[in-house]
Amino acid sequence: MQAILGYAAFMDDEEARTRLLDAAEALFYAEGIQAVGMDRIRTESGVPLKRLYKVFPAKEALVAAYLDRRDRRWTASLRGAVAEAADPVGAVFAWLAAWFSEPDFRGCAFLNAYGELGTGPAAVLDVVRRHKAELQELLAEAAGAGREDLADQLLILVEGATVVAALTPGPAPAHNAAAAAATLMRAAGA
Amino acid sequence: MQAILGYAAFMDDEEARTRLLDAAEALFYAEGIQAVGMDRIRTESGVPLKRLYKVFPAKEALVAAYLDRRDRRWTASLRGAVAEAADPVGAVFAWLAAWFSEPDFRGCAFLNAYGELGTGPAAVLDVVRRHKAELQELLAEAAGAGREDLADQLLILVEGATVVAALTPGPAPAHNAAAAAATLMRAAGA
DNA sequence: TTGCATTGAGAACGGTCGTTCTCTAGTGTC
DNA sequence: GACACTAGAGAACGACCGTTCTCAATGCAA
Repeated sequence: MQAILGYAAFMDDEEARTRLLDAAEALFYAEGIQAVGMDRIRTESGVPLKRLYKVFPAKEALVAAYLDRRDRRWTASLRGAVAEAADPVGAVFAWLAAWFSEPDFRGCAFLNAYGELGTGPAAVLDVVRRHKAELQELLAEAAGAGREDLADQLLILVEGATVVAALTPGPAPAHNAAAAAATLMRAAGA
Repeated sequence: MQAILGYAAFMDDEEARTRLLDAAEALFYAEGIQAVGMDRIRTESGVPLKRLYKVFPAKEALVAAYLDRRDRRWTASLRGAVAEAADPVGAVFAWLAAWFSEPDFRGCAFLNAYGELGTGPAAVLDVVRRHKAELQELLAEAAGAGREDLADQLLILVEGATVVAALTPGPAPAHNAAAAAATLMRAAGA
């Protein structure tokens, strides 16, 4: 914040961007993208409409930025939890259990966006695909080299647990998936 | 069709209902619920707007009826495939592989609806929960009595395979999930 | 034939949403 | 101090959507 710039001292474009993404993420994730209008985001963020459209020229850009930022944070958090673990695969499901237990958990934001905007803007679908590709790569590393089939199965377990948890909140699906993953790894000789 | 009733000879309420549900299912599943307006359904079905609102008093009723009919058909088809199989669990994933290979496959209609309308009309959420409960019950029967944990894991595999297939079409996720299921069943002593 | 109810076709209404415009007020520069 | 510039606040616009209404045409009953 550069106090010399007058108005911008109270809120420059960078802070406006952060506030807008914070509001967008909270509202879009909780209520869906189409259900939240730009006025809601304006009210919730405190950013004037004019600046909103200066930072994000259209709603589609805001949606793409929301998914992009969430993807980076989500993946970095999971990757951090896995990196420092002795049992990487177990760490994935422990991380999932904690995620599913968050009070405002509402499933995978990217799958929700896909279900809502599947045939819509290509930029959104791109972020969804990228998110899943990153998850797949992370699981391939956790499974160990030369275990592509196991990694594919782990991906199915992670996605399945997330979907089940979305409808029946709580960590139980993560625990069930963790047990399944342990069995599969044992069978794979890992 | 009772030809005596004049106009109704060409299309009575029952036929209108069928046509509307056919159009609604094709459009809602392919493009999303909010993305399809009532005028599209009117055009695609050939049912006049007045009769549309006579049969379904509001869009919400049409959406609920669409999900309800799809649930009945989907569950009956899967149940039929499982009932006549020597290996019920294997039959589930074989059925999934065929489903994933359909050219217009776009993931689970109920999860898509949930992601889109999660906080919306309660009637929709009810159908989604009912659909998943039926699937859970079917898998519990396939897993065999006294294997609740295995059934929970199978549910995760089915949901996970469906989600992965939605983003990367083709039967591969079903085959991967089938292999995982076989491993889990072997480990469970089934 | 003469009303009467019902239908189809589509215009119209009220509301919402994404986006732009207007107007006012404050800021920096000469 | 005059002036170009920018920002904020919110009204306004145009499009769309779910729903209702109008009106002429039709079938049926007496």
